[in-house]
Amino acid sequence: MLAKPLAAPLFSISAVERDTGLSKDTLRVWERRYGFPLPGRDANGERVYTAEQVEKLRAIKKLIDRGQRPGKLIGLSLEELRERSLAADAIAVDAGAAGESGLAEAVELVKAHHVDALRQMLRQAMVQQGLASFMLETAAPLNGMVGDAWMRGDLEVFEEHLYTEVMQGVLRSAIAGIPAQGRTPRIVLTTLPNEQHALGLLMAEGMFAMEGATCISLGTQTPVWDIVLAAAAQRADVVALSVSVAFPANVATDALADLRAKLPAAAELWVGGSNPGPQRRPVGGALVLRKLEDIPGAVARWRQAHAPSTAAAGDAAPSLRRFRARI
Amino acid sequence: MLAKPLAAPLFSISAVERDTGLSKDTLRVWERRYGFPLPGRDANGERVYTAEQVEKLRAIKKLIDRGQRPGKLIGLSLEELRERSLAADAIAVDAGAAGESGLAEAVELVKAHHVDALRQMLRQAMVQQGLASFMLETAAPLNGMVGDAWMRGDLEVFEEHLYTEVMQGVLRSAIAGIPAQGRTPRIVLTTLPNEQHALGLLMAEGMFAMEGATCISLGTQTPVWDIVLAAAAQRADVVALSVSVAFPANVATDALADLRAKLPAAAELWVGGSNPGPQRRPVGGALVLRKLEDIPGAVARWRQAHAPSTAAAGDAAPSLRRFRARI
DNA sequence: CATAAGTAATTGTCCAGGACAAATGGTTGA
DNA sequence: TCAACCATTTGTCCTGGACAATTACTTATG
Repeated sequence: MLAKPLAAPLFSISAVERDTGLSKDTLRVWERRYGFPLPGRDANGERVYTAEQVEKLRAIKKLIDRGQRPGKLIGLSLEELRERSLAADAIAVDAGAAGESGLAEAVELVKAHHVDALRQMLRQAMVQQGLASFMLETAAPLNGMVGDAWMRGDLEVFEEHLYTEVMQGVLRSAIAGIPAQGRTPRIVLTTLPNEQHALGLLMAEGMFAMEGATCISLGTQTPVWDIVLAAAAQRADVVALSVSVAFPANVATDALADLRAKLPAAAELWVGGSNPGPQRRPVGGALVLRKLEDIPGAVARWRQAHAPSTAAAGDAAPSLRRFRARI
Repeated sequence: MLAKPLAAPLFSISAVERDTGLSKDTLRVWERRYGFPLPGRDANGERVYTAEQVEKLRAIKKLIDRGQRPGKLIGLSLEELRERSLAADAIAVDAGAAGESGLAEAVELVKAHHVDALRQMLRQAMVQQGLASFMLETAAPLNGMVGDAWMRGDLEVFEEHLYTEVMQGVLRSAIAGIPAQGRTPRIVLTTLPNEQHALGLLMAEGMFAMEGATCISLGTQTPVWDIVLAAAAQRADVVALSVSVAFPANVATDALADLRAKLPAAAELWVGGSNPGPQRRPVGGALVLRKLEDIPGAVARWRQAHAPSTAAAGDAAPSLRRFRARI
């Protein structure tokens, strides 16, 4: 349609919506109310955002997701926003400092684009630590560090892609090596539509597989209705969703409530990932797994509750009730 | 937000957007133009859709995704819409009869949701045939059949997801097993933004790896600008893109021209996949690889043209000129 | 002094209805 | 058979108003 004249990438309003998680309506109303962002217009009178604007919007969104308010943030410069981010990250930074175990080195490899070295390092770490602690102590924190670095603008998009691809390869081949035990629960795994982050899902699959559960992964981005169909077709005991920070929290909450309502009552809904939505306001009837470490316990609990000797199929054992706050 | 009165489940416009994949704007404009759906209004004057309306919308959307047009569909009843779905399936049976090589059987496994059986069958086929012919004779045609079946509505979205996930696992572990030879050309692989089809990309990666080329995959959906950055950072000799049928042809053509203009002249641009755009109107300066089978030849040609003894770095050898129609 | 209740400001989503470009379908001429 | 043209269809974007849900602040009360 239009050949871009040069290296200044511009964004349409829908591109910005996709990149920031802020709805078109919100973007327009901010412009009206706060005077930011003030995009240019193309020949057709449609909004055209610059990369800087998008970056600032992303920084603002990140802080909003942590509970701060738009009105107070919009006036700040990108630097001031980053400061606030870092202040809020204080805890995360601590964790980063604690990671003396070569994690920082791995991030450096990403920045230096040493793909092979990174892959080798990760494989080696996995062999040394075993899959379980590799995921818990290496993959999960590394994901967090890479995600933070990307948020901070420390990493280019393609560098994050490189990392994701390498880590995905390492995790997938590891998971493929876990012997299928075919035990219950049967777990259908996926992410919500527009949620592209596959690594959280893969790690969850790995954890479940190590517990001997039967995993059926649908990959990323399954429409709610198809999750329901898949759960029925696979006679799933559990539907497990991974929801990343990047995903709009309120959309997640709504979609989860919707999904819960459509799933058969006998199927449980487990939600993992770093998204603040489900963590702050748990959806009724969904079990929130804050960390990968919670997975073995959840599986054990499920098995205890569904032990063939004690409970008949269909009614949840009392011990589980605590974890399912009905609306 | 709103507690549902159990008897008649009603849907807000955002719930319908989630469930059907039709945007709020589209829902409103259909109402204005076609008089369907005509939702009720709540106390606040906001649209309230019934479950029947949502179901019909979903049926319509499914047919639209297969290429039918809204205007022709909206007048039909739910039963008539279902008929059309089934009518399209009739052809599917024919096509199924053609595949004698066990491929039809694989598709049946997908429809029956026998994930484990499918995985086992694919792995076995790969061991028997070897990676090369597995990809050419099994994976590639199977992809086509699954894609066709999905287009026809023969497969649900989640069934296509299941297939993709299983095949991806099989291919990835196979590719991981190819010893890295580290030879030239260095190839950066990815897909364009909004192009989610990962299987074509993986198969291309496998083919390249078997030729001993150095593959750096960015995964799917890399923005054009980041492809350029990645190519520079990796000192790529070739950028290889996979563009599926599902991808809008003209968008592909534009994006490719854009990419070609931004890439350094020394880097070649190779385009594969089943998309008709590049095949019909080749982008200047891009080499179109119609089939996976073309890959070994392309690599061989590149090596011949860049043989260290004959040509200095930077200028393409004459034998290559034929494949690069400059604008 | 703390807590509850009420008021004010903030903020996201929805609405109407106009406009327009991209995509599609059909027609004509080479 | 193919290319070029015109008409129609269709999704997205626009403006600017409205309102309910949330959050922050103030005041009355134990």
